[in-house]
Amino acid sequence: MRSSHVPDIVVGRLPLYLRALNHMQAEGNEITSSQELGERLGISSAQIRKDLSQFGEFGKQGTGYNIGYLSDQLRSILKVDRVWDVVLVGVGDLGRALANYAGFLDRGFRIYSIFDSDPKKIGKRAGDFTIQDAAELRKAIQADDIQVAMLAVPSDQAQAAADALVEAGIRAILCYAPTSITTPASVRVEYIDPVLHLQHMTYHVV
Amino acid sequence: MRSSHVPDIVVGRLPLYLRALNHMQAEGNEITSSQELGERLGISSAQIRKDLSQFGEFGKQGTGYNIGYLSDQLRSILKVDRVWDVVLVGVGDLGRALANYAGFLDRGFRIYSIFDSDPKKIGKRAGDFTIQDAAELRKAIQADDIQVAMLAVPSDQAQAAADALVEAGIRAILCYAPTSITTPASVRVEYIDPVLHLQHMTYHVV
DNA sequence: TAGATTGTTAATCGATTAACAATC
DNA sequence: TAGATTGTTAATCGATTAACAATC
Repeated sequence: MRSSHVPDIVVGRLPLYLRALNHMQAEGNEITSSQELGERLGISSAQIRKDLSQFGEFGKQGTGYNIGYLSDQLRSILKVDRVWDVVLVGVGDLGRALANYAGFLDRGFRIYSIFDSDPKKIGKRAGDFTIQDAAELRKAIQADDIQVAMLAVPSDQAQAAADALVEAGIRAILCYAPTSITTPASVRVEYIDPVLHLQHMTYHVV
Repeated sequence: MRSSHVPDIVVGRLPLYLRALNHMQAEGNEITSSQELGERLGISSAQIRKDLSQFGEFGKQGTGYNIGYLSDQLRSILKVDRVWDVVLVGVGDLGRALANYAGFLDRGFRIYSIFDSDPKKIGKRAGDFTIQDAAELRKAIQADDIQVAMLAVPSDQAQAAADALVEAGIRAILCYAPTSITTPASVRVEYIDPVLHLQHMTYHVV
């Protein structure tokens, strides 16, 4: 395994490759090539080979890649060859949908506990979870050494909630609030805001 | 307004600028600078000025940008100075959350009607909507000339649903299914898959 | 062997940044 | 006017692609 420093844009494509490989495997295939993978994803085969070569040599000349083997390697590189426990903060409609979502577990993540600050919600159920008091966030995160959080609170509460997560030792936050939040450089944040995508697309629609 | 061809990566940042400007305006500010905007977003001021210069001259030397004016210009460029009607296909937990989401309207989008193919759901309510039969998709889209869709069906139904949308004349699809779908080049697709973000972040977490 | 596909190099292409004249 | 910030140019930086020797 090479690396040293791999460009972040390359790392960001690995989950995409992994997802496609999983689909191929589910279709019963054993072998694929950079070309086939590229066609499925709309990415050039050269780019896929170059990206993978940052981490090692996973293919065979003349043959291609063994899907199971390459999946395993990518899971290991991305550190999803284990299951990460995740806390969910904010149990509105979206938080509830996330709490019920069955697609996390087999891709390396499991919602471990869920929190809200609304007294009317605390103690109620959502999916398989009992909603806990957001004031207990720190204690819960530290007791179970949780490193990853999903943030689904309203925009005006996002920064305060993120501060609490950082304070508690969280290392990665997936933020669903449509706002930018500030964290120390050691805490990674990624964002999901559907409206950004919609607005990007309408630019192109005549 | 210049353009001719603006790099897509630049277009993709405009919604981010617009969102930040709206926050600034909500905070009661009237004027901002490329530097202030950049700090808020973690983007260099030079990049912001360069991006904006692709579309015109919106600032004043020595002063900066009028927030209201720049917002208006960006909304016009992104074509969200109007409201786009959107169809939602797939009313599971996520679809339901989207149907209830109040944050679309003031950013240029309105869910107009929602569809599912499950006979048990058709006719039932979700938020302010009555769930319609996905078999009626084409008729509904064409009758009301809808151009934008959100797709929240399971992965194994995503391609078929997308095909139906394309067939009906949809021009932009926001796909929540964790899979790549294929459409003609004239139909734009963007994806939201939270697990891709989580896996990207765990690479960096020690 | 002949055909296919990798991993890698070098060339190309595109995006970001630094710097500054223009000017409010 | 003096100070500040734009819009733009040129330089830098980084990412993608094309091409091919290696080899399965």
